[in-house]
Amino acid sequence: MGTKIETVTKSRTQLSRMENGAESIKEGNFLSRMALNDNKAGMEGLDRDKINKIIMDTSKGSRFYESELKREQQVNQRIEKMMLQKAQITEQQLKKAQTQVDKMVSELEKTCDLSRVIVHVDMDAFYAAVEMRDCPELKERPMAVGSMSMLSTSNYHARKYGVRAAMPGFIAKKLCPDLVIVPPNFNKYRAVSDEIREIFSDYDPHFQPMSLDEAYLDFTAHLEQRQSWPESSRTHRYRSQSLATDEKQTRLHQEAEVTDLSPVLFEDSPTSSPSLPGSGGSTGGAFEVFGTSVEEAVREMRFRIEQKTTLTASAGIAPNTMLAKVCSDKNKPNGQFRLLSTRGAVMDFIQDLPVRKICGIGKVNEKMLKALGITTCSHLQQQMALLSLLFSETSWHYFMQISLGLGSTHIPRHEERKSMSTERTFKELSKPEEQFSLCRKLCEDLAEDLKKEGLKGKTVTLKLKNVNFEVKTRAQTLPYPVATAEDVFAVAKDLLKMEIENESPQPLRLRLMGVRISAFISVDDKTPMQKSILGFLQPGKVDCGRSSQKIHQNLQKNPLSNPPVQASQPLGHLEVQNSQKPKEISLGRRPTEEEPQQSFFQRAHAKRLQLMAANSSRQDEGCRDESSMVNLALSKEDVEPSTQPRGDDCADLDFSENKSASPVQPQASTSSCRTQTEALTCPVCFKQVRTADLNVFNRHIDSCLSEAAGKPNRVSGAEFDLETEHQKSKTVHKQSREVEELPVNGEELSRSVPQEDSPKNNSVPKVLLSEHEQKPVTLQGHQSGPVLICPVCYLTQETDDLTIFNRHVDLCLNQEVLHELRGQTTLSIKPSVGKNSKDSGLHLQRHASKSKNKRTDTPSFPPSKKPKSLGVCNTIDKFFR
DNA sequence: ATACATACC
DNA sequence: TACTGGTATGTAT
Repeated sequence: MGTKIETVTKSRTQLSRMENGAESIKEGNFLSRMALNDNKAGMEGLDRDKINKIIMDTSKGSRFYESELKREQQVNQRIEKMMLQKAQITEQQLKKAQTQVDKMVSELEKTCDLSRVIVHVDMDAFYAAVEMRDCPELKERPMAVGSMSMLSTSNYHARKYGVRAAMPGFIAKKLCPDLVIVPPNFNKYRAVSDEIREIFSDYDPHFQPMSLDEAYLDFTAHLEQRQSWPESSRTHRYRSQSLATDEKQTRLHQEAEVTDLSPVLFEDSPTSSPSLPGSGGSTGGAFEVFGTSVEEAVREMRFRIEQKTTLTASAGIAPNTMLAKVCSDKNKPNGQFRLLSTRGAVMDFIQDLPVRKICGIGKVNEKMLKALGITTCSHLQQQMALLSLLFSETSWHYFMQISLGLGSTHIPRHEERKSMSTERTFKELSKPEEQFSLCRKLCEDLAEDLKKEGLKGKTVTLKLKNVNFEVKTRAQTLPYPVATAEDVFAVAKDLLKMEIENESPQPLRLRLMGVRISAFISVDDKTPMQKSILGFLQPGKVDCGRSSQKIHQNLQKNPLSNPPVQASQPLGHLEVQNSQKPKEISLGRRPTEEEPQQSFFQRAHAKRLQLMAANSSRQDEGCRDESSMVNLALSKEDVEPSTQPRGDDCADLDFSENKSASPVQPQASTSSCRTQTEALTCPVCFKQVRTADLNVFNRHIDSCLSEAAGKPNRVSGAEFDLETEHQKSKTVHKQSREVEELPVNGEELSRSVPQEDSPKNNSVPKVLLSEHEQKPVTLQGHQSGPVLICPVCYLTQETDDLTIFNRHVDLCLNQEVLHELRGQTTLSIKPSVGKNSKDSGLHLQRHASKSKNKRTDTPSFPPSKKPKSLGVCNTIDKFFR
């Protein structure tokens, strides 16, 4: 193990030299990411090398393998950097660090609390055990729960072959051809989980579940009470054997009742020592009396779990969570381990404990530490000074706590969730329409989940993984929280669109997509929310609502693990952010007094352009010309904040996209293309503005927008005439079609020019988006009949009647336009595409509750009134960030 | 605030 | 054929 560094360095060199470096690197250490993770229970004494060879042989050459190779390199580089840093550390520095560390150690030691009894319970091979219980034939066989693609758990028999959780099934099959793979049944696991949690709560009503099969409990209070409990309260009977395998529900029900009664029933039982099964014989089941000690209490709990579920659990008992967790693994399966609550016992226990066993130290940290010669906790302790110089503050503080055997001594009450997401892996998805459609689906799923918990979040994050397993996330934070599929999708699709457009070479080939929402507002934040808006309106002030609150919470939460760092840093961070804000704003258009603030849409687009501009300047080959709308439309100066002194704007950036769909030659250089356009189509009134000057054009749009915003029913909460709106949008739509010289593009508007209607477009070099957005796509698959994806809403439409489909698209389009004009309001589409759809085809619906919410929960958006107090009216960003 | 990486189950 | 999905948090910019 001492030659690790050398090996690491060598591997990297070899890698950079050869494409398929796999063969040349022989064994073990290389690709530690992929190698068998044998530090879990049931994996001792395996033929590691043989198993790893099979794993490697099976994976070699796959995209996944290549991707892992790459990541491995990155880690190796990180390690190299670290080693370089280490080499530059002087004795002096080290000494100084050591005194710092010593000081801190003695302070930390003072905080050590050994008075609590923390228990970590963990079901043994949970999913697999449930399946085995319910299908006894599986008991004698190696089996795993999951699929050919991925396993969640394996039973102990399978583990002997190296088959374990997080291993793909097809590799597991190579390791163990007889392996039985059972698809997961989460509802069942959840039901069992409920059962065990019921038991947990008897010992600690505030227990913290970590997953379906795992929890931390604070036994301290229970043990105090337990000392005075009569034996009857510590007596539990065995489940009757005959009911072991069938009629679970009935049995469980009965069991629960009997268990509850048992203390009374057996109060007078003459059992001082645990009775064996059968000793209670005649009354129909044995029982067992448990003592008052910790061990007995935990054993009792495990016993009850087993009786109730026919599944076994393991447990760890220790003075804090960190240790309890390690302990629960010690005698797995079906065992428990108690670490005595004395300083000596803890330190002894810690000494030779591999760092990898500690929750929070994973593959990467293990490897980095190993590079420093640190594999056990005692090494950690010895090297603290060095670690304090090489790792971030949070990291080395954490290391230090570990090295002292410290951890949480209380079970934190379950915190509110911070994010919610949904993601999906699929074959390969390369068609933009399908990608958008999927994106919408994900947003719908997410919205459904959000609804269940009544949450609204401000940050939407799109996650993409391409077929090479490269992961990307793109996020956008809104000034107001959203929860509906429409609102989330409005953001996500923009983020997605951006990635689709920017991909080179085309197309974007996805294997996974996910949507996440975060930055929730919570019930108790609603009032602060109001305040924070006021806070925004006072320049120079930090968001007074949430952030400071959070920081405060953090401070109180764990004074041990995150001392001043958390307190000072985020605050400073916020201030900096705040003061930097104007920089971003320079991109945005300065609204005039009367005009409405920019829609999110506009801002998002401006941002996108900014990013694109940054992008194109990076890849100066201009290689994206054929695919990028931006390059066709804009010179870099148009979006570069530094070269754009005036309050120039979003709107023109936004709509400059129009030109991308216009007959611009693909070879056009970024600067030349601009002159080719002499007229621009206003996205509001849809008239052409004969100018190449974006400022002039912008002024025009400004006035249009103010006019649109001036319409009384746009601002008031009053019901408006749907029919009128509908008609109007129809008209608008029609107009947009008539103006053919310059197909409207600005975002959704681009879709207002279906291909059939604009023959010119056919001669235009296809820009990806205009292409796919104008053409309905036929999906084969699940449906029997043809399915079309609406290029506007991305909902699949089960029809092959193009007339009907077109009507849907038209109506969608109208909705989009309206939506945009009124600033993300309240209309939702109810697409009706079936044969029975009326002429109207679609009904614009006003969601009363939703619109109410919009106005009350998010008073700011759409802004009912503008903050007049601010002399300089910048973009909306300024107010809300 | 955003992107990416690490970690855990 | 085939290498997850959900959440939190750390690190870096």
